[in-house]
This record gives sequence, structure tokens and C-alpha cells, in this order.
Amino acid sequence: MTRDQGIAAAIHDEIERLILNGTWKPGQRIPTELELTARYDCARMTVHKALARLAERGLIVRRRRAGSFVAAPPAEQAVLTIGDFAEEAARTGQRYTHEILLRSEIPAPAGDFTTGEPLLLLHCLHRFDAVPAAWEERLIRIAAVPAVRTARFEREAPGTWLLRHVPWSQAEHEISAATAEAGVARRLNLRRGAALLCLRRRTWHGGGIVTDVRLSFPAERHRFTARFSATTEK
Amino acid sequence: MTRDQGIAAAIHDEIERLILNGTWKPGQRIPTELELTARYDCARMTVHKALARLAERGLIVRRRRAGSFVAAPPAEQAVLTIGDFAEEAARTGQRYTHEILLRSEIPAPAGDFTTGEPLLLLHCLHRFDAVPAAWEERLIRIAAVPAVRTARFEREAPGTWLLRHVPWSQAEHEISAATAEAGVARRLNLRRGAALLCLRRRTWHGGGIVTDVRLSFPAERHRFTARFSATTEK
DNA sequence: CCGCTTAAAATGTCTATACAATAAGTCTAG
DNA sequence: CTAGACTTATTGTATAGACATTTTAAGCGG
Repeated sequence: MTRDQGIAAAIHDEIERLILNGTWKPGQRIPTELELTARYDCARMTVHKALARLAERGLIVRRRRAGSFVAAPPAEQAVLTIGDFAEEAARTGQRYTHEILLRSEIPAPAGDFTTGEPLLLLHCLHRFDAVPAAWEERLIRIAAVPAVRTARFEREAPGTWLLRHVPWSQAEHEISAATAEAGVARRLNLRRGAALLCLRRRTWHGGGIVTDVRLSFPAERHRFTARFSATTEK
Repeated sequence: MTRDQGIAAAIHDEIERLILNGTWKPGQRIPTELELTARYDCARMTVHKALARLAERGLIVRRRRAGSFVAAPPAEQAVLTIGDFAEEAARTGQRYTHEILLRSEIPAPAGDFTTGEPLLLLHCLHRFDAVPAAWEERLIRIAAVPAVRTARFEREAPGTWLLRHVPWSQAEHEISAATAEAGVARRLNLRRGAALLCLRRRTWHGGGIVTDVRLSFPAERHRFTARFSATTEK
């Protein structure tokens, strides 16, 4: 991370280090741009760029006339990466397969969709090395992705297919736990009442909802992990 | 978001809009800095600043000599905000209380800590409106936060107290589901075998682990939600 | 047609300067 | 002592120019 070239990057990294190792504490005022300009013997714009980046990343807060201050540590945040199944399997050397168990066009129920609008309903079972790993129930608004009508989802699972067909969407995620009722338990090869880790994701594009998916994972076979660092390690 | 002042901000926002609404598609080449300089009738540095910001946010990819391209949409990511209990309760108008049920100094077991090092072990029950909402088991490395020895955790829960005493740490989160075994079930007033949503968080500062906490939530009373937008809505 | 060199296009960074915007501090009148 | 006006320190943004860096593309010799 410190291998970046450039004076501005060096200043940025050095100040970041001072903040992260506690030398400069939250609330403390840091030197002004002019002082840093002198210390590093460079142009003010160069210092400014370094500080602007630190401010954008939330490590410092800047106020005109008052100066720059080390920010208070943020409320705990976690950046979850919801991996693509195929990708995840590849990483762990497992074989991934999926199977569409239901495919049906239905009118939208009340809720997030415009009632009555045509939707595609899919049920899909995901397996890692032939063992059921996730159960997916998905609704897709056909008007948002007309091509979905002819998609067969044989090579790609619906989620992966959509990622390629709906660029730059927004999503809302909800993670919860539940106990398996009979239908899901049978699909996932669990006993009724087993704990499930559930992920619901609704995806939007250009103001309209695109898809609403619920994924259920056997508790002992899946977990979400996230590393959060103040420095948003890239 | 578009209320920012300035030419660079305006250019940034306009290009962002073109990408998000699909006018400029992933992979597509966007105009060069020089072309944009002409289009917006401003200095190259101004355009550069706008594009650099878009690149940092991951909406475009820039390659010298080749040009700038709309990036492929990222793998699904979700930014989870793990709210402070007290804060969360205040937001929903509930009354939050916590109770320390165990406090004990123990030598570190094998694992993430240096074996044998003195730790503080805490068990804590969190309640919303007197109803058990979360069960916390926490280890704190005393050497990392010596002040913890004298902290009483009467007004503040351990997590909140630590946030104030350990600035700018890093953390790793793990979310899973489980079924309640007897001890936890009793604390949370659940029947055995009920589904739990579990969060484990390990926090580091300056190279050393600070605390390792496991939180268990009754499945039907808690969920994590996260909104992800390409635009990292602040 | 291949591999090497060379030119050039595009982005990356820095400098120096100017002026704008904000808000903390200071002074003054009452 | 306080309200309001003024000063000024500090950050925010823009400009124009210079040079560095990277990598595609072109040209050329074999």
C-alpha cells in the first residue's frame, strides 16, 4: 500500500500511519496545509491532494479556517462480499452445479412490484460437490430484463446471468436466521427445524426493481465473512 | 449528492449518471481528458480530478495511453453497519439496558491470543425494553487496553466502552446461524434448538488483537440490513 | 510475416498562482 | 459585557504549464 509512487501518496500514507498507530489521536488537530507544505518542501496543492484523500476516506475532518482534525473512529462497519457461487467454488476447489427446479411466469403479488406485472419465478438449488449448499427462490421483473424470457440458465445460474445483463444496479441486503420448514429442509437435505442462514437481496436499476431473491444456507455449511479496516484495504 | 459546488463535481456527477443509467455501458470507452476539457471548456486538471475520483470509486478504469473505460459492475458487495446497541434502541424508541453476568480474568487459551496472556472474559446480556435481545461473550486482551481493568461497564456496554478507548482499529466479522444450546437459550429466553443469528467480531489495533466477541441474536428479533449502491451513497 | 525500435497518445503527478468560501477570532460601539 | 462589524487564517477550487510514465500503434529491417 505504501508502494504507491509520488509525493502526495507518501504524505497521505505517512499521516495515515500516524493516525492508525495512535500517534495522532481522534479529535486532535493536525498541521495546516502550509505547515505540511514546509515540512515536505512541496507545493500546497500536493499536500492538499493528500489531505483531501484522507478526508474522503473519513480519517480526518476538515473545516475551513479551523483546520484539519483526526476523525472519530466510525461505527463498526463491515464490507461483505457476497461471492458468486461458481467463483467461490472455484476458489475452494469444489465442483459447483445448479439445477432449476421451478420456472414459471406469474403476475406480481402486492409488495415491491407493481401488482399484476408479469414476473418470472425461479427455484434453484445450488450444489458444491453434489452436496446441496443453497436454496434460491427468485422473482425477476420481466419488463426490466426482457431477455430473461429466453434465457435457459443452463450454464450460468440466474444470479450470475443477471449480473451480466443488468449493469450497475443497486441492491439492498438483509441477513437473517431461520429454522427450516419442511420444503426447504427437503431440498437442502436437512431435518426440519435445522438452522438456516438467510440472505434476501433486492436489486434495482434505473428506479425499477429488477429482482428479489431469497437464499437459504445450511447453518453449518455457510457463513459470511468481512474484513473491515479503517484503511479500506483495497 | 449533486448539490456539490464546482465544475469538477459537476463533471463527476454527470458522468456518474451516464454510467448508472446505462447510457455508457460497461467496457465502453469514455472520452479522453482532452475531449472532456473541450466539452466542458475548463482546464485538464479539473477534468482529471473528476475522473480520478470516479476511478477511485471504481466506476471507471483508467489506462495510460489506452483511455478510460466504464468498469464492470463489481461482485455484489454490501456495507453492513453494525450499529451500537444503545444507538439502535434510541432510533426505534426502545429502552436499552445491559447486564454484566460474568467478569473474570483468565489466561489466554490457544488461538488468536498469545497463550497464557491475561484476558478479561465478559458475559453480557443486552435487552430492548426489558426483552433479551442479544447475548455477548467477549474476550479482551488486557495488555492492549489496560484501562479495562478498572472499567465497570455500568453506564456503557463493553463494546461501546472499547470504541471510545481503542481508536481506529481493524476488525474481521463473521456472520453465521446456529441453533441455541441450553445456556444461551436460557439467557435469551428461548427454547433449546431455536435459530440464532451469530456475529463474531475480532478487533485488532497496531498489530495485536484487542478483543474477540461473539454475539447471538434470536432469529426472529434481529437481522442485518445493508444497502449497496454503486455510488456508495454517503 | 516476425520481432525490434520508435513515435505518439493518453493518463499521472507536480508546481505556482489566483481567488473564493467559510468561520474563528478581534475589535468597537453602545 | 454584549452585538455586530471587521479581519484573517485556513481550506476549496480552478488554471496553465511542465514533465514523467505507460502502452498502444506504427514503421522498418530481416
